[in-house]
Amino acid sequence: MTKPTEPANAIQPSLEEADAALRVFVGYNMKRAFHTVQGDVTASLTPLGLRMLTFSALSVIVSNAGLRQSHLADALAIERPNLVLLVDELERADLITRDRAKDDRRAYSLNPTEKGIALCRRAEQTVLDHDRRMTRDLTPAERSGLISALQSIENVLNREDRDD
Amino acid sequence: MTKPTEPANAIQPSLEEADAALRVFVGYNMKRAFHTVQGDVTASLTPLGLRMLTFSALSVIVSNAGLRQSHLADALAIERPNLVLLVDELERADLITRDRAKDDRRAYSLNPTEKGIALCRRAEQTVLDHDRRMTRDLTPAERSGLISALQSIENVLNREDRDD
DNA sequence: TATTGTTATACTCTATAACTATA
DNA sequence: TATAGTTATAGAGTATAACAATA
Repeated sequence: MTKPTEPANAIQPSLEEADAALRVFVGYNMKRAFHTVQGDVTASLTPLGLRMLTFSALSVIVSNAGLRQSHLADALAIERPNLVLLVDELERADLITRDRAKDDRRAYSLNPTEKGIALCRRAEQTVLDHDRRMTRDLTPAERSGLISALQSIENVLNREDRDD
Repeated sequence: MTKPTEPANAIQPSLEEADAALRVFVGYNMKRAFHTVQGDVTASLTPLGLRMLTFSALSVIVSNAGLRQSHLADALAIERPNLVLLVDELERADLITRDRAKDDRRAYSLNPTEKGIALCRRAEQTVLDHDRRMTRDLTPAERSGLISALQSIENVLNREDRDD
């Protein structure tokens, strides 16, 4: 029964189901769904000159005016060096300003411009619309269950990592 | 009320909640959860010499012996060029063989070796264990609800993209 | 002409190490 | 010494365009 060491020219199962064995894993389904979502959200945001990551950064700055780059990095769970070009990009687009913190001349205080706030509102609407479309086959309960399940997984793994 | 154009040295909200505005979006929660999961699964697979992507490819080949590279690309939803080095890697590790298809000398038939099959079984167990751990705060119903919600989103977006 | 696999190339996101200027 | 931001660099994962061999 177990002799597939030799080349086989097997009957191809339906190509749409060739990954059936992987579909039992939550992680694989997350990867597939996220990949699709990211591409789609990025396409929605392109007309606004944003990507998923720049939108996220802008949104956090708008909601937390005055925060420092290192705080932004913590909020987005990315490393500080990766923020430099990202913040440069937002600054160059006049969406935020980088102001020296009064109490600590090493640090920057990140603040949205009027233009940044306006664009953020539009982008939030765009992403919200997209979110609604992509979850349109889900009931409200299923949608909120999805969010809390994702957060549960994130929390369980972060707790595990911290306890190492 | 809307005058945050000037630098603010705002009171920092709890840093853990600085992304609260983004948490309402399914896509953002997917991104955060997936990023954590991918890092964690990769760490689990490293002792076996695999990553999430190489595991996925190996698993599809084991479950569909004889399939072609282009079919593998379709199954994993990645572009053909990106498979070349991936398949090279699996071949070099003696996990699969690349055999010329008898009926089409342009194509390769991908087949797992005994070693590849054995490693795949071990890796599947590893990923399954990881999946169970990370969903341990979910009920079975919540876990299967999560999987079907992710698939629903993937399907909705793919349907939309096809109808463009 | 169309398709299979390939090469070359590039872009996005992420990570680590080491530097600078402050503290 | 330690911290904030930076530079340099590297490694995954993905994408497109163009090519050779074959259909």
